[in-house]
Amino acid sequence: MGTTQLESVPEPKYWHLRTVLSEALDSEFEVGEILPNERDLAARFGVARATLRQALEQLELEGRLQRRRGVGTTVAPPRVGVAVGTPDHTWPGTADDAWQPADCRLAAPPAAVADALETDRDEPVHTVRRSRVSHGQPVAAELLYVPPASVPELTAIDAPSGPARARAVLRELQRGDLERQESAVELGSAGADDAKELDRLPGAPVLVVTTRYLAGGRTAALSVATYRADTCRLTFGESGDVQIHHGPQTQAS
Amino acid sequence: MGTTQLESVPEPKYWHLRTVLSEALDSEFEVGEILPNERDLAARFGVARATLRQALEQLELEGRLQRRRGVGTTVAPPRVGVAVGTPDHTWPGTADDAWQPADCRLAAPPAAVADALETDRDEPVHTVRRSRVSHGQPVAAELLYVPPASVPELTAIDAPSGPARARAVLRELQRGDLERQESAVELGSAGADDAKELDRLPGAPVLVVTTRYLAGGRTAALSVATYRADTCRLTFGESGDVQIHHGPQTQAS
DNA sequence: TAGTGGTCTAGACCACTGA
DNA sequence: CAGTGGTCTAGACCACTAG
Repeated sequence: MGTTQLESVPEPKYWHLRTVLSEALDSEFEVGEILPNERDLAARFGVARATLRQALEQLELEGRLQRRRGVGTTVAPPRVGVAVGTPDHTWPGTADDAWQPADCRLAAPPAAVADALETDRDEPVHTVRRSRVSHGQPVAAELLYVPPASVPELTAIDAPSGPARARAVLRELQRGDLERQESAVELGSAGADDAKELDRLPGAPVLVVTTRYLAGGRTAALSVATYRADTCRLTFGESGDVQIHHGPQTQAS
Repeated sequence: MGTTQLESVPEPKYWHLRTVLSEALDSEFEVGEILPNERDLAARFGVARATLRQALEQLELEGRLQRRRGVGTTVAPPRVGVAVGTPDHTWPGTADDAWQPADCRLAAPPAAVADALETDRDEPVHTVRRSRVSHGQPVAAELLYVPPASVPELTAIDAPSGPARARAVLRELQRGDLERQESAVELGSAGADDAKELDRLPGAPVLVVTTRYLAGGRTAALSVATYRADTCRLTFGESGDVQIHHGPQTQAS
C-alpha cells in the first residue's frame, strides 16, 4: 500500500478507499495475511475510522476480507462453492453428507411454512435443525420442516428428541422418492441463533435458500437454510464450478 | 410505534431497534407508506442518528424498507420472485423475454472469463449488455460473453454496434441447441455502472449470478448478471414460488 | 493486560428530490 | 427552496481475544 493520500474526487471517500484497498489486496497481500489495524489504516489514509470501516465493510461483503473482534482483519480465501441445486447435496442422507443433525422438535411451524406444506396452521411438524460444514468451516444452518405424513413409519420410541431423533426423522424421510425440488435464494441477515452457529455476529449477511421437496405429488418437506454470504458461493446444476466474479463489475466504455 | 424508549439490554441498540421497527412495520404500516424522517425517528427512540441508520440499513438489506435520497424511507413491497434456473428465462430470445439488449461490443474479456470460455486471453468475444425488467422495475444488469465460434453465421454487416448488433448476436446464438446450464450465486456490490442501471447507489448489495451455457459439448456463452438484492428473490426450478422467509430466523428453544 | 474490532454519540456538511 | 437521505468527523467506551 504505497500511497497514503486520497485525491479529491467527486466519488465518496469510502468507495474510492475500497477500490484502493482492493487493488492493494490483489497485489501486495497473501491469503490469510493480517492487515494493519483500523486506527492505523485510517490514519495512513487520512480519514476517520468510521470512513475506513465503511470501506472494510464493503470488502467484507464481497468476501475479500474477514474481520474478527479481538483478533484483526485478514485477507479472506476465495469463496467456497457449495452445491445446493441437486438433491444429492440437500436431500437428507445422501452419500457425501456434509450435513450434521443437531436437534429435532415437534412443534407448530410459522404460518407461512404451514401454508406451503399445506398443513393446518396449528398442526405440529417435525422441525429438524442441521448445520452444514465445508472445509472445516460452518457454512450453513438449516431448519427442515417435515410433516408427520411424510414419515408415517416413524415410531415415537426411536428417540424423544435431540440429534438421535433428528437422524431417525431424516432416515424415514429418505424412504420416500423425491421427484424434484424447487429453490429460491434471497439475501437476509442472520438471527442470533443462526449467527452463533455460523460463527458470525447477529445481522451478518446470509443467503437464505428456501427449498420445497416434492415427493408423491405432495410437498414432502420444506427447508429454510441460511448460508454465510461472505464465504459461500452457491452452485446450481452439476456443480460446474464457475469462478468469475471478483469485485464490482466495471465496464470500460 | 407506541413506545419511544429502549430498555437496557445486553444486545446492541441497533439490533434491538431493528426488531422493534420490524414489528412496527408488520402491524402499523402499509406497503408504500413513508416513515418519519431519520432525525425524528432517532429522537423518538433516544438514539443517535447513526445508530438509527444502522437499524434501517439492516431492514433495507432484508428487503423491508426502501430508502431514496431526497425523498424518504418507504415500506417496501414483498420481494419479487425472478426465475433464473431455467433456460426459458435466461437463454436469449425465449418467449416471455424480459431482457432488453442495451449494447454490444467486440473486445477481449477479463482473463477469468476467457479461461472459462476456453478461448485465448486476448481473443475478442462479443460482449452483450442487457438489462432485465420486472413489474416495471429494473431488476438485473447482465454482461453476456459470446465467443465468435458460437455465432458462426453472424455477418459483420448486420449492425456495427449498439442494441441492433446485440439483437443480432442473440438471434444467432439462439440457433444453437442449449444442452444445459450451470449457475452460481454469490453476494456482491454494484459497481458504478451497474448501480446506475439498477437505479441504486454504488456499493448496493447485489446477487451475482454467473451462468455457463453449454451447447454442442462446448461453453457457448457465459453470463455474469447482477440482481438487486433488496428487491429480488431468485427462483430455481419450475418457478415454484415459495415465499417463506421474513426477517432473521428465530428459534424458540 | 494490551490490542483488536464493534458500538455509539453529537455534531457538520453534501447531494438530491420535489414543490 | 426546504426537507430528505448520504457522507464524514473525532472522539468515547465496550466486548472479545490472546499472550
